[in-house]
Amino acid sequence: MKLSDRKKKILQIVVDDYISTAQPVSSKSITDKHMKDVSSATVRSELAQLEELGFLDKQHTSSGRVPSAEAYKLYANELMKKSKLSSKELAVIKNTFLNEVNNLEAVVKNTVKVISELTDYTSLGFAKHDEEEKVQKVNLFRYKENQALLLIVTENTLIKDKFITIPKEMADEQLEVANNLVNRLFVGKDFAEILSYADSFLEEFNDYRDIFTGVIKAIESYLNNDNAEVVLEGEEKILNSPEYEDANKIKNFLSVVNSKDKVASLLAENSSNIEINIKIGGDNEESIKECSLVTASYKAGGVNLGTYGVIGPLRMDYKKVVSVLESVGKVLEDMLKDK
Amino acid sequence: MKLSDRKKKILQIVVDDYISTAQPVSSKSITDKHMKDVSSATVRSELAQLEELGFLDKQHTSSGRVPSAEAYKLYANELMKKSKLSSKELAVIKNTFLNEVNNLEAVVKNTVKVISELTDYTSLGFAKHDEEEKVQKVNLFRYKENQALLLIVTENTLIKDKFITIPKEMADEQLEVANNLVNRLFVGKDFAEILSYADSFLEEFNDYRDIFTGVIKAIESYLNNDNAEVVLEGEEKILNSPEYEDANKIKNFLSVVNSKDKVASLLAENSSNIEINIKIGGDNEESIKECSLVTASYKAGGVNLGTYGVIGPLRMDYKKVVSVLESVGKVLEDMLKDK
DNA sequence: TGTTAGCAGTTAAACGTAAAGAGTGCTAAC
DNA sequence: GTTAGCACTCTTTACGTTTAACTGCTAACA
Repeated sequence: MKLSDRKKKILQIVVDDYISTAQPVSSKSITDKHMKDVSSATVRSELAQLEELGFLDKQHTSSGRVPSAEAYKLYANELMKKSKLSSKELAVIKNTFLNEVNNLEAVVKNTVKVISELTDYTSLGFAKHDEEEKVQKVNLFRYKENQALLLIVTENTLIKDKFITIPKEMADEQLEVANNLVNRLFVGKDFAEILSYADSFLEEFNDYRDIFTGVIKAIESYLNNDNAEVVLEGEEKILNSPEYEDANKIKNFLSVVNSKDKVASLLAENSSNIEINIKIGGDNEESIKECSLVTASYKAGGVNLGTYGVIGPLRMDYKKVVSVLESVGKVLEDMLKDK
Repeated sequence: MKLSDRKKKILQIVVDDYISTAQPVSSKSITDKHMKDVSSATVRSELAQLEELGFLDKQHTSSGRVPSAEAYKLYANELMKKSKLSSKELAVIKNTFLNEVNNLEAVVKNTVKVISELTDYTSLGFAKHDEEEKVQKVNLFRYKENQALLLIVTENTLIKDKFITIPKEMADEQLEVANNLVNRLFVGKDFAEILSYADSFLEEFNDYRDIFTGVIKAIESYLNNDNAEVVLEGEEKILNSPEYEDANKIKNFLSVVNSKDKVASLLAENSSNIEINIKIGGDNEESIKECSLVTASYKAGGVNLGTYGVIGPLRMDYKKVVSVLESVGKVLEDMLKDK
């Protein structure tokens, strides 16, 4: 069933009002503040129908209305009017990225920070590792008797956290030979290609089996986001929402948000080409069924800058959050274009 | 004034009881459960004196007694009877360190994790960077046109997160010459020595000024713990304490605990040779005046393994926490002795 | 002199009741 | 289709009462 314009307007008013006050919205407050042309009785009957349709709930027979998850969805997709950020807020974003746009880790951290600052919600971010990066250089560097540090340089990334196990008896010269071999084979290929050839490398260069296995495992673990830099900011801000007064709810929220794996999978799941991704309540997986998650994936100059999001109560200020995420994306793009 | 044995016993009972129940302790419950030989009236007069002495408080005229910060201090230093961990708990600790005792980062993470698991409090840890480590190898590795990745190997650590800026026009060969020079000068010296010679290096090898400056800055920043791995586990566990029901208190706690700098300074401040360090309430700095912090610094085989701690309410189970911290220290020491 | 029984006094917590206030839904009239 | 008006529901607040858990004090006792 299609909603009449008036129903849409009323629904929008209810959601807006509830988002800003956290109080059930009454028919009288609607007519007083936003619809002086009709009486509260009229609005009342509209509200009853909207409730019938599943967009509104009541807490008890004589209470005002509260939006349902469905209402938030409609609101976020259709009803809300995006607001523009103030020039002050835009300046905050720009200042955030004045330095260090070359360092992806720093970009992730700063992005998450500024999003949390401007929205006043808990924010998350991580840079998903991309299998299309072409290898520019590989360096194996003896660290301990039977351990080497592996460095892989691509255009946008430096993998520098992987250790691989090598045979004790392998001489430094041999390691260098292996290193040269790996370079000869890997440089110019992207990670996906390398993995697809993995088996044939292992077969052909059986002498350096340990090395190849090590490097390939390292790439796999990298692509698997095993040590992906997951960044979190303002987890305590969930306490600004009156709906989070229950210790168990807070604990659950903090547990989820502090689990690196969980956050990484939440963000990875929502990293798409669609600009802004809004998941409300039950759209999310079990552990954050009572939350909304708004995410955006940023790219600039072909470089994947990562996926970022805001997590908070259903009663989230979607307008604000979407505006902030959009603006941050634009600023980032502009910054990196100039480079 | 010295406390009589009976006063000490009563104080100990009050603290023990309050720690386990979070309820004010009455004279009757003391005689019923722990002192059947005297009447509640007797205990009552003792309690009144302990209150007079500043060890106990009342919430209102007719309420039971609650320990003051002073009482906790006396309790932790003198009165409490340390408990032994169960063999199950010891096994948990041992299992934690079965693998990866070679990797300091992993040790820090696992240590913090097991402490939080066994105590059920929020736990913190970090490995303070030590200026007495002798350099074994330095590697400069060209990363970008004007950037090199610096690797410094010492016996116990690998510094691998420092980038230094180099002149664009510097050829790879020159970088290698510089690298060899740095090795010749630095290998075998510890960080403190290197820093003390810094000025003379800069003067003598003016051609490689950029490189020397970069390396020295990197060492300074390393010793300064700029990027020290601060690890946190179970921040949500503070919510298990009924005294943390107020949203503002929780927010404040989370803000402190999630600030890397703050945690690092708290732990650095408490890293001493004393085995276990207990700071209660007002002993701590302003922002955690309402918390207690119990820390321990671990060493094994001459290697500094870092400082670890538990942060929680004044009404903390000091017995348990101290036992866990001690046991973890012992297990770590044993593990690393065998290596 | 230390200990104790007993009792008066205090307070929080629990309970019931009443009244006020904010809503809704329904109906009859426009 | 809209509205005024009213009955009804439910929450919130307030208030008085009771109960139970304590303490502090006092007078008697060993």
